[in-house]
Amino acid sequence: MTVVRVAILDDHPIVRAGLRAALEPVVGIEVVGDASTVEQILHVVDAESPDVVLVDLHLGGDQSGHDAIAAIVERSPESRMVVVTAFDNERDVRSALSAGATGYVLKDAPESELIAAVFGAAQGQRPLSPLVANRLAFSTTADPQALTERELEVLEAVAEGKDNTSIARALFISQATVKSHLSHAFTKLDVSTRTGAVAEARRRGLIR
Amino acid sequence: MTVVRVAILDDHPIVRAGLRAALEPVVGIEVVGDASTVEQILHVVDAESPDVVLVDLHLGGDQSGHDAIAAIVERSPESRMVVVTAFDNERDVRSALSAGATGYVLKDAPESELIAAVFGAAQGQRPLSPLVANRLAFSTTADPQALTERELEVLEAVAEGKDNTSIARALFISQATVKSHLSHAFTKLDVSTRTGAVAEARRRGLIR
DNA sequence: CGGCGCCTACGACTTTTGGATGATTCGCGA
DNA sequence: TCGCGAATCATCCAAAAGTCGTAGGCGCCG
Repeated sequence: MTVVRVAILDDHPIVRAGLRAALEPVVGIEVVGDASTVEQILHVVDAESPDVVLVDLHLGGDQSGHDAIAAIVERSPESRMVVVTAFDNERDVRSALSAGATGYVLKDAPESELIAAVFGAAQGQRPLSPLVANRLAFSTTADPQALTERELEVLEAVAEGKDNTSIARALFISQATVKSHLSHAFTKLDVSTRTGAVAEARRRGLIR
Repeated sequence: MTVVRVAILDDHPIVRAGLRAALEPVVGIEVVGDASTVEQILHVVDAESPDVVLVDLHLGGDQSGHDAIAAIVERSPESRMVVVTAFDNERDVRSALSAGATGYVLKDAPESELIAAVFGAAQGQRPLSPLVANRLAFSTTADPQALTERELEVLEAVAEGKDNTSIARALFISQATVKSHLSHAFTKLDVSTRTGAVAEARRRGLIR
């Protein structure tokens, strides 16, 4: 039986240590390297060609795990990526998976789940934390409540503190249209104010 | 030389493993227990009377590290608390310190800093991550732009999407007062709308 | 003691939002 | 081709938000 070679990308030394500590004692898993930046992980990937790369989506600074996933896919398409992150908003999950990640495990999951995910990913499965899988299953059925692209654009502008007039200017539409989009978004999000919409959208991970 | 007995409170198994992995090999440190909930950590504290308790401020569910700190202070005043958390907004730091924490270490700090913090706390020092200490030093110099406690409270409610009326009810004050606090906050943050204030406060790390 | 800053509160006024409704255009899929 | 959802815009009305000035009570500090 082959050993699964794992690399770790996370900006928190303590979390890296935790992942190592969880995986290294496991027979059949070998941690071949870790990194705290996208740069570093690419070197590791180049040097080690790991079977599985654990990726934290929320790296420090302005780096994003998404970038890392995309970059790794390009360099080493045979490496499987498993996202290991603290939060589980739908936007992150979807974009990570579509960027090429094969699995998604929450940091508050038990270690056994992590280990299972590593083996699963190495075998070509798509291990998802139950919570994540659940919500994903619910929403893949063409959620009629999904916000349209335009509604999201407007909402993002609202989240930046813009008023309807400046949003209208920024998007080259009239205030009436801005209000129209917002009203629709309110209905879908089941709120009645712009700040409420921002809070709810943020909770759902629709906007950052 | 006495051994420093350490307990760990964090809802993420992987982070707990990381903290253990970082501390256990250190001569002079003994990890006597860990916990993922406030309940559990209190049992550990009762049973072990650790010298130092590492506390994550952002526990899962509705639990807060602040509660844990307050509860531990009450049960075991001789235990030193060190906050170990990922994000470092000023509010969290201040309230944690005033609740009784003696130190504050960021999760993206190197392990050496964590170890130093444990020993420091055990010896009665107040170990703070450089970043944290820095901002704290800056802001203690009576920043005239600093939001007052009340203004922050109102702003946080706004960030949750509440309108002035429900904020007034929640804080047992009148809408007029809510508006007053918000107006002051707007001036200090140099914005003119509530959503703008939330965005700006979030940028500055004043609210989560 | 005497400010000074914070929290509280009111009222009147202006601006911004949100709701209801309706209409037009466009593209996409049954 | 017909219909539907998305995007666009308009109007009117009601409600919420924001501005400004004013002011009392309170605690802290020199």
